[in-house]
Amino acid sequence: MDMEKIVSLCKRRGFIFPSSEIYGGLNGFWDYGPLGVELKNNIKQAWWQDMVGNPPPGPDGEEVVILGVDCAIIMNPRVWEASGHVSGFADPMVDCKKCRKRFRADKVWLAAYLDVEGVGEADLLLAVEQLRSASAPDPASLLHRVAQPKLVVPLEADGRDEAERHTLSKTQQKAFKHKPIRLLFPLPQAPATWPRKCPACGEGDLTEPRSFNLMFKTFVGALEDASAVAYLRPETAQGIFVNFKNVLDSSRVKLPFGIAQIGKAFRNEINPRNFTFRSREFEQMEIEFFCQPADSMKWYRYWRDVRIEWYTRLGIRSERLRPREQGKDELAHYSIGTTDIEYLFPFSNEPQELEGVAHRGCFDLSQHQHYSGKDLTYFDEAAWEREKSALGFTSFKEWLKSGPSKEQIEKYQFVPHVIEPSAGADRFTLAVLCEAYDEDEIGGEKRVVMRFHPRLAPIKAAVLPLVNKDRMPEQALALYRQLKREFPVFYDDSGAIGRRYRRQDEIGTPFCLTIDGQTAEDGTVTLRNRDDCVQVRIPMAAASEELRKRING
RNA sequence: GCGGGCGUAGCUCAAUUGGCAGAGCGCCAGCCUUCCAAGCUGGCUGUUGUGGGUUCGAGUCCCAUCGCCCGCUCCA
Repeated sequence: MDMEKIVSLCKRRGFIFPSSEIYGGLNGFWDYGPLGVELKNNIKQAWWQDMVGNPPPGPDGEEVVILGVDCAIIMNPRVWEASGHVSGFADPMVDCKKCRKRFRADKVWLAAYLDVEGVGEADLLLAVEQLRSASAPDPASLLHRVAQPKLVVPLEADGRDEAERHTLSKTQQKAFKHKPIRLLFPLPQAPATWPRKCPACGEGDLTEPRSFNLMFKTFVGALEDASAVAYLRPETAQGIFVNFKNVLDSSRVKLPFGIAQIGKAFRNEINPRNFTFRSREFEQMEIEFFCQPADSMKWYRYWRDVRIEWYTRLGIRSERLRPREQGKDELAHYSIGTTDIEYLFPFSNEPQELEGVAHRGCFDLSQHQHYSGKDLTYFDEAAWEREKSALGFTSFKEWLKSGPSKEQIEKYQFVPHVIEPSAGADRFTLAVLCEAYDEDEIGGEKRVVMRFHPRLAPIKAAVLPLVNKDRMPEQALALYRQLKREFPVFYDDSGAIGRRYRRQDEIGTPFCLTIDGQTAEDGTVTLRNRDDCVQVRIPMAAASEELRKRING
């Protein structure tokens, strides 16, 4: 089975089209057609129903509470400073191919130029100063500092005299530690002058420097200047984190609980490829599950298992679905554990990520607490009520005055830990399309059939008069009009019955209801099953109940 | 981002050396048709991705651009 057949079917039958196709399309953007939007909506609804409305019982059999939000795509740009999307990715970066660590390209270059170990700011500054005193080529021309405006103190023009500058105090050095250094000239292009060795592991090759700021920029308001810059969100997660306090204060929830969101996100990918798999505009289905730090590993395993089970239940064959626990060297620096749920797509020999279930610790809320200055801690009233008498206090505030240790306080007041199951709606839609595609033979004729799970199928049933006479179309239309109040159904009276069945097979309609000569005699119709073409007779009056049973059961 | 290949009807593809843009499938209408792409009749489908250039004449040759595919690269 190859990808081209799926792309072709998607176009031919109206699942997915290239975006703005009559103008030649646009790389990395796709439109969902009439059947595609039904399929993707069914996927999003199934996720919302199964994760928000009715999540499986928790690790100890308890109810799991998930609340939904729908946040703005454009947020205050400082959100992206806190999340690390701006600061961490504004500058050209290089990666170590071996240990996978990432460095600021200018720092690596400078460290190599100055022949110092490591890429810490203090190391670099010290080396620069030493170079100056050794009257090497003026290193001040190499450097200046660009930090927050008030901290800009260019080395070559900071108004201090030489002597002072040569003897940076410990505090000054410490102050420099978190200020970025940037080269005044462009990065060297020739690979010969580029340091190829990783400063961390000392072995791996480094990639070419590349910009990692993949956020789409726009301007808020009429003025297109720097103060008006805003970004299309590159992930939906931050909208949840910045609303943590709002949800907590408005919803009478207690830890643990989750906040869910389905929404668009945008990344200006360098190289979109593989149909809709890596698009520049895509939709995420995310939960941020907040819990007590002590329980976090329990919930991490819970969500990993719940999410894998969900895919399986919706018809993804287990041998193509591959959960993969990330190795320690792959993890983001803040993550305690991450499981990628991967699917073996036809376009690759390697399974590709559908979803990441990440244990993010307290990283995100701590970052926002730091950048916003707002308290995002949680007070565990139940724990305090349980243990306060043993501590000999009634008031938490009074107890704080008695000088408990940080560890003790954090038993009752802490930044929650977060488990993040983050799924790609478009990626799963693509996986469902790949999984469903099948070719078999019926009576010696080749058949293309999309074996969607009935719950996901864009159209649940077709209503067909066997022939266009003997009042069959009238009876069929009556049934169609009754069923369409409850299900997406399709009426078709054009062409031979076999052809009509095949049309429905190709768009994955799980059931066909056919009105024939017997219908007028005893009020029964035939119900044909898509997957095996087996037909049974059912009373026409029972059709809607039968469909309901087969779709949900 | 780099290298290679490819863009012709809704889909799959033809079109001799640069010389009338075609076929199958599909789709639509009608006839026929009592269960798995049957048959008959008729019909629709194109600024050959887009924009330039060469030529008496360009789907075909040249340039640019957009898109798709493959391999590297990469994917917070």
